[in-house]
Amino acid sequence: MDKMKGGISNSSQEPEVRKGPWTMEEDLILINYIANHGEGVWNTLARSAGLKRTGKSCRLRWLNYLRPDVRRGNITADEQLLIMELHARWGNRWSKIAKHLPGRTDNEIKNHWRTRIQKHIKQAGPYPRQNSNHELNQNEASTSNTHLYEEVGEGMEYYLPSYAGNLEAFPVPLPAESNENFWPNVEDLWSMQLLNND
DNA sequence: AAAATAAACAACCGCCGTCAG
DNA sequence: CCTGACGGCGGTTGTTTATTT
Repeated sequence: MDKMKGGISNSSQEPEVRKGPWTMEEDLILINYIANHGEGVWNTLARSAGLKRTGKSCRLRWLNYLRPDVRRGNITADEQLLIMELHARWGNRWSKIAKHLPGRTDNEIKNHWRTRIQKHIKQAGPYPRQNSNHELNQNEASTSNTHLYEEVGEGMEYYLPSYAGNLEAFPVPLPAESNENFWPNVEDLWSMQLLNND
């Protein structure tokens, strides 16, 4: 069933820490443990729960996927708009941006940005359909100048890149969310955990 | 229909600030 | 006061899935 590549099964020692994709079993353990004990103190939690994972790994898994309030499914048009606006203000402050998108995680937003948005800004520039041909003057949207924002401080709007005014020109993926084939849904995991109380 | 390529996604890594001992 | 553990963050990489040739 699982074909995990590399890493684990090895000659002499079984690994004391697991890496790579989480299995359903591990998810269940984590969910169950947190349901009964709460979150926090991740390293301890990982040990107590019997997971062969680092605390960091557990935390990441929980925050990004298992937490009951994470929202899966495609980013909506509204969400994408908001991401673009906030990114225009704050740059790659993903966690900060994520705070304004309920149920979305910094990781997801970051991924979405890099895979779906950034390339359009780079290749098409701010005016994919309009005619005026002034080019994007390196306005930003590149990951390298993050520090520019820092000098300005938190709430200040440092710049508004030209694409911000052309949001409707960007292809927005899907209006709704299609959330079908996500193996056992987190929902399922949650219902499963009800069977396991300790 | 299969192989190649690209895109999307999940997770890890290293750095850094904070706080307890 | 110094040191180390911890957690949060952003960048990056590895793997899976979709699309194109």
